[in-house]
Amino acid sequence: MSQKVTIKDIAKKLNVTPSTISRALSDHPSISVKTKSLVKKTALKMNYHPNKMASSLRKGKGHSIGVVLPKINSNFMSNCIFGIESVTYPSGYDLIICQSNEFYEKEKDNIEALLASGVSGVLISLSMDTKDTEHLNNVLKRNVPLVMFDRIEESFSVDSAVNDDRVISAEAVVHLAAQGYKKIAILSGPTHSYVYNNRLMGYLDGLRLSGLEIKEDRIFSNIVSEEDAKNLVSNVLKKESKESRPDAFFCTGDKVALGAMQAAREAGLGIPSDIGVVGYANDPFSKIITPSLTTIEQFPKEIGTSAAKIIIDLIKQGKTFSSPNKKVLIKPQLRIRESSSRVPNFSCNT
Amino acid sequence: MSQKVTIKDIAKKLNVTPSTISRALSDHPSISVKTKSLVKKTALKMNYHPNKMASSLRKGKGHSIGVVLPKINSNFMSNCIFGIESVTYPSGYDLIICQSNEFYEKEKDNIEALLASGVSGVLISLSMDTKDTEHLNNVLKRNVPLVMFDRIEESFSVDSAVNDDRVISAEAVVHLAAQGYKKIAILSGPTHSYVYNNRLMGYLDGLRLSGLEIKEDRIFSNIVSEEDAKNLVSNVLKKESKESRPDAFFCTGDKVALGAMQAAREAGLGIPSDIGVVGYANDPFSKIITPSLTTIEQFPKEIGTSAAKIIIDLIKQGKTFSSPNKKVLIKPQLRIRESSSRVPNFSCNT
DNA sequence: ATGAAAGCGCTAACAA
DNA sequence: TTGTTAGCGCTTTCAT
Repeated sequence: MSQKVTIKDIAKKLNVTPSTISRALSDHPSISVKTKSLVKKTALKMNYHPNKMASSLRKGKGHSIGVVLPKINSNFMSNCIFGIESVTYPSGYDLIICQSNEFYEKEKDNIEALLASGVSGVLISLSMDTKDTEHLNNVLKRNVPLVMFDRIEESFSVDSAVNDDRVISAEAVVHLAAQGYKKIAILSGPTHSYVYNNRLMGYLDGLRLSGLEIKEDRIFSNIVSEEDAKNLVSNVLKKESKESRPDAFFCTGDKVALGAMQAAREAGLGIPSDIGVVGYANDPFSKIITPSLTTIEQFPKEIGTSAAKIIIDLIKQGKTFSSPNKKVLIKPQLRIRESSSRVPNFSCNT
Repeated sequence: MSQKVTIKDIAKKLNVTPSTISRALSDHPSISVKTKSLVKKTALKMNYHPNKMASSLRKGKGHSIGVVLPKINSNFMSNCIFGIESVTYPSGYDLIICQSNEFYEKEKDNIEALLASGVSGVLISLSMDTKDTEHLNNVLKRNVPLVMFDRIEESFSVDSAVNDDRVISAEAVVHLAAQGYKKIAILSGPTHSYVYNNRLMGYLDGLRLSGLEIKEDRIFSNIVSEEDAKNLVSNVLKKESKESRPDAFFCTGDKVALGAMQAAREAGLGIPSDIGVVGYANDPFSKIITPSLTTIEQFPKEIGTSAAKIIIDLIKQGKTFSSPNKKVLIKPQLRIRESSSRVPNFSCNT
């Protein structure tokens, strides 16, 4: 019923041409200050609202940025989006959010849909089963900037923003070693994942740094849930002798750590006295449980803002990626709590 | 570099007019089956991708649905979006997400931006300081369907999807009463909020149903954080005599419940023996802590899907709201756990 | 069953 | 400093 007011209407009213109105509204330098203010005032009075569809079509590119991610409903991802929005909104971009649900095909569809909608840029965190990067190439081919965040593919050369998982994982392991744990095991996720791979590398770094032995049979992969962890740790503690079995578990997720703790307790072992446990993510519950869980706090908002800033820059510069590629590493922090602290006077920074 | 392929190019290649291509691609009835399949095949071969900006402009309306909400980074909200997406994606709509950050002004801006982008519909959960509904009216004026979810304004007549907070709150209070608690207090949020108001009403209902006395000084509002709760409960337990003080706290948030529990414990009182506690939200930690927390599980995904379904219907019908208004109530569930169970043989459904 | 032509609202060369 | 003009790619009435 409304939105009949176009640039033409204002032009008619002021006896000038539409071009003048268009220019005045977008602060074109060659329009007199007087005209500008008159036009703007009139536009306001007439309740004019620019039609973005028209300008998008004309300019060949919209005013929105697309985000493709596996699942929005996680603490980590929703905070990434929060960060992204805090940057894109002030820059005048709409955010179009798509979920791949961890499916390559949907991810591909999402990207096509975004391109068809004329997004000015694409932010992506890859699905678990993304095998190739052809769809990502399509983005670049259309001359649309692409930035990866969190779940990235290193072989694909674009800018990115990620956790510095490796360094902090090493730090966590070194911490465990400093507490006197000598047979530290890792409970990690899927081996082909960039994220979990890095955590594993950090684990190995940490062992080396601490002069501890690396043993294949202390590396457990594909442990994703509390259940997985509980079963596995339970078995490990049962099967192995007191001498050979792990005395600490570096877990790449807090839920996983929780499962490990339960298994240890059920095996009659004390935490942190007999078994040390470190988690990952600083889930709200980690601080609350007994014993409180040492864990790694990530900064998803910062990952989001970093990725968003990069893409806004790229859009401004009209480039699809930086050369050399930019890779922003956001360093997580170790939150030392009870589950790994058996040396008295440990520092407990929340 | 790509996306040069338009409807015109296909037309040229096949020696027909653009109109034919357009019609063929959109399955217009008056195009021969043969032509259709030929056109589609060619389009595919030429790697044609429709330009949504153009069709949006032409049709005066886009292919996206706008969502305005206070903050995306909560478990509740991100799951609402998850639900929304699961409905809008199959229907072919993009999702444009905006955060109001609890500011009325930003909410207003968000809506304007969405309308300018030509969204086909708007889903909104109101900000805390939304005072009037003029901006909502603008949506309807432009003939764009509007559906509210979770944080709604009852005086504004459009369709909505919300938690059935009142009924479940009553149920929770009745449960406490059944466990022998007689002086049940409520720790609620801002009084002017639709959501908290409903929980308060349910609380009163519950007391009435149980034949318990309603006492003003057992109703505490504006308790939002763990901190708030801890301080308040601590004071209450200190100040009042054993006879007059509350023996149970119905908390309208799990974090709040946590604070209450801590205060009780610090006052040397047992949970659930001396003090019963019920939370709200079924936060992951509620099941893990000791004693485990009785709480109310909400179904944000269902709220999202319900709201989305309504708006898709409205778009199809070309209406901005149903008359009479549709109001979908999603019933939460009481998760009875240790913090409120002092009668033996209580049922513990997770 | 297909073609011709106009136009959605805005922008941007090119002119003046 | 402002006007003229053309057109982004698609849809859709009206004609054939």
